[in-house]
Amino acid sequence: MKPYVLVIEDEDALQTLLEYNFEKEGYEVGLAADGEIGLLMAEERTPDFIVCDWMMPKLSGIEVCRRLRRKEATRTTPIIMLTARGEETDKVTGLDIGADDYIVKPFSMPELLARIRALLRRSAPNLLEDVIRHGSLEIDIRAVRVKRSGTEVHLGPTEFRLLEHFMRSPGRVYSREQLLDIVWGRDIYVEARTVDVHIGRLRKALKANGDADPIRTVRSAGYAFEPAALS
Amino acid sequence: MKPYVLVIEDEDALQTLLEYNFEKEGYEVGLAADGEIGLLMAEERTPDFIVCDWMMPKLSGIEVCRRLRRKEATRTTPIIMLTARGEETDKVTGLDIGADDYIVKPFSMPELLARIRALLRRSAPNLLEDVIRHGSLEIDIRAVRVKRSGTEVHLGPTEFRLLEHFMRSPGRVYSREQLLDIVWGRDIYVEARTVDVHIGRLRKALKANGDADPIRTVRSAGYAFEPAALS
DNA sequence: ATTAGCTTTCGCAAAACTGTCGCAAATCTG
DNA sequence: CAGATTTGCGACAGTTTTGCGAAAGCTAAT
Repeated sequence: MKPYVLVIEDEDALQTLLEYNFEKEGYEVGLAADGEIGLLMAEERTPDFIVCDWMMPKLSGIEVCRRLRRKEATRTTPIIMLTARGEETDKVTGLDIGADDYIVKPFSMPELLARIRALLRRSAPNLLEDVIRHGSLEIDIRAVRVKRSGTEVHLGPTEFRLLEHFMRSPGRVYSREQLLDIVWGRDIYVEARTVDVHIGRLRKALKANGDADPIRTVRSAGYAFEPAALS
Repeated sequence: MKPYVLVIEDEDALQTLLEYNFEKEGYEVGLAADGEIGLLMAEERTPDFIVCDWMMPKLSGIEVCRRLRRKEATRTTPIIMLTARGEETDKVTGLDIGADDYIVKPFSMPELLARIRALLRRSAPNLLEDVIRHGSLEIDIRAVRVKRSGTEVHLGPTEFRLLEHFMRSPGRVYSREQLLDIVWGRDIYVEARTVDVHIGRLRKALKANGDADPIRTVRSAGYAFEPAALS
């Protein structure tokens, strides 16, 4: 379930920039070249949030905002306004109208993305991905997916939980017994050496494309996940 | 995984001081000059703990605290308040509001750092590293790693425990018998001279890059770890 | 009931580590 | 200074611990 973003922006270059960055962030993007198209698109499929330019031909950002707020479906959808420097005085108006945040052009993409995350966390926390990244490895807890160097890797349930645990506490060494407790669950009777087999499978899966092995064996102590080994 | 600290402090000098010391302690530091910025930053990236001044322009520390507690992400984040002498009476209020600890200005940096460690130990123990350093030598107990002059050194299990013991009680001389007791375990039957061999191996590993030998032989008495020898 | 997808256990070979020896070098002792 | 101790060190045989392929078990869905 990727969040669906509606971008209402008439300037071509900016549109492309936003599209590129949003997709990289993991959002699904809808593009509208002006306010009218934007409203139509918002009606067809309710966005999870909207990024809208302030100054636009036909309908101004204010007006778009006002109309979006009038419709039931988009009454509470977070809206971020893009304003040019100098229009800052309109800030109050913008927020009054019902925009949730605004950002002044030229803006830094990381900042915009951060503000959007903040808004989403509030309005639709379950849409936000829950991923842990270390170098070329990333694991999405909610989606139950693992990627190595961009390509998806398939893991069995046990390997997945094993990796999740490792990535949550990188560097530290865990004994087979501890891993059994944590990953398999307490009071479960399984041979300690079984852990080896799963470590082996996890390694094999993660090394599939020729990447480095992120798991370190510590003789007579256990295993550890090495984030440093991942560039 | 460094802990991320958010410092909310309007006074420039103090801000710099805190930043310097926190970074030295191994934290990642975010600086906010007032409460509003602080709240925004806390939203963008949830800190592992927060240090917040009591008296500040715009939002007071109390108010910042209250608002942080209202947001899901920071509901349980440890907060330490910095108060000036004389405001101590407000202590109760502060802790009521939801601060976890407070410290009176002027404070001693070691004490502040110690309190923070205590809070972190409680709230996010897996973020705290567990390393012992002496000069160019460092041993990480939990990760089971040893570094000399920055480069990793590999030790066998016995050598590792031997070094751990030495680094925990530097300077002191231990007889072979004591070392057997401590490192090998009581009631184990091993030739005393075996200790020599492991000391030898440990030395060899630690001297690999041409560094000085940190272990001193005390004829007819035993061995000692010499932190002084490490610059 | 059968199959597909995981888990668990087993067993062996490879790799890593340990404990002893023996001798040479270093250090004491008288 | 010579003899007695004590330590450093290379070698090696014996153990432990791991990696890995394969077989046997489970379980939930077809």
